[in-house]
Amino acid sequence: MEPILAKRADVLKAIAQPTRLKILEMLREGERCVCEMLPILNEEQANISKHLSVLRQAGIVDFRKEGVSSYYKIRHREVLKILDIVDRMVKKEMLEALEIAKGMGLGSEL
Amino acid sequence: MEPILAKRADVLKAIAQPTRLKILEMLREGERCVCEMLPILNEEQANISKHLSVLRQAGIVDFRKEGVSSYYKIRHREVLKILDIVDRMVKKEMLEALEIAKGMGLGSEL
DNA sequence: TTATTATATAAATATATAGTTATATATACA
DNA sequence: TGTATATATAACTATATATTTATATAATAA
Repeated sequence: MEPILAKRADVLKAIAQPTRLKILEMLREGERCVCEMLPILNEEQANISKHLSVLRQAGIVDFRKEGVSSYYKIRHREVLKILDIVDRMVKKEMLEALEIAKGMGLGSEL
Repeated sequence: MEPILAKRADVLKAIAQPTRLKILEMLREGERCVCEMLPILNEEQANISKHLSVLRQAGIVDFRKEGVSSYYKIRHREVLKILDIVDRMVKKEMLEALEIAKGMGLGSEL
């Protein structure tokens, strides 16, 4: 197996998880403190910390410490383009499913 | 968790695997028969079949049967844009790692 | 110095995914 | 009809990932 395929898979795997997608969306507008993410994500602190470490290890985010706080930001902004594309794909799929449902005479129920 | 986040994660998870990435690259130029993929991928037939079913279930590929053969093709071409972006990201990372190595005086050994 | 706060890490468990082997199905062909 | 071929599915095992609970670390505040 070409090693570059494995690397590509690793990057994709790192973002292919709902909580991590949400974290990346939060980082869209720039750097954020973990302390800001925690209340919004409402999951165990340890769990978020591990998700952040997955993103770090995959080279998707950078972070720095300031005092007792950690600040994360997106390293390669291209990753946001991926999120946009996936979003469009999913919405297109959902629309198609809706059209099919309508075609089956379920229009009035939707 | 917003259900759309889960759907996005599902699409990404479906492509985040080396063999499946390779399959998608093979489908880049158009429809392909499973019989063409098998010799190139050289993995267990059952394994490939399962990878194809993962791609199908995620709505990434379409397939049709013709006689005893199955033909797969990419459903939403946007997925290829994702592959391109990831490829660029990985290559950029590799270049950066190379620059760092050079900066450490390892230039002559590379 | 002790206590508090923010975050990370470790260990244990639960769950999901991948790979292997065996088998099923469905078409084509003798 | 029986046999061969292409592909899919099932059952099992191995491995990876996610979640939870407990603990460590390091900075600040009292």
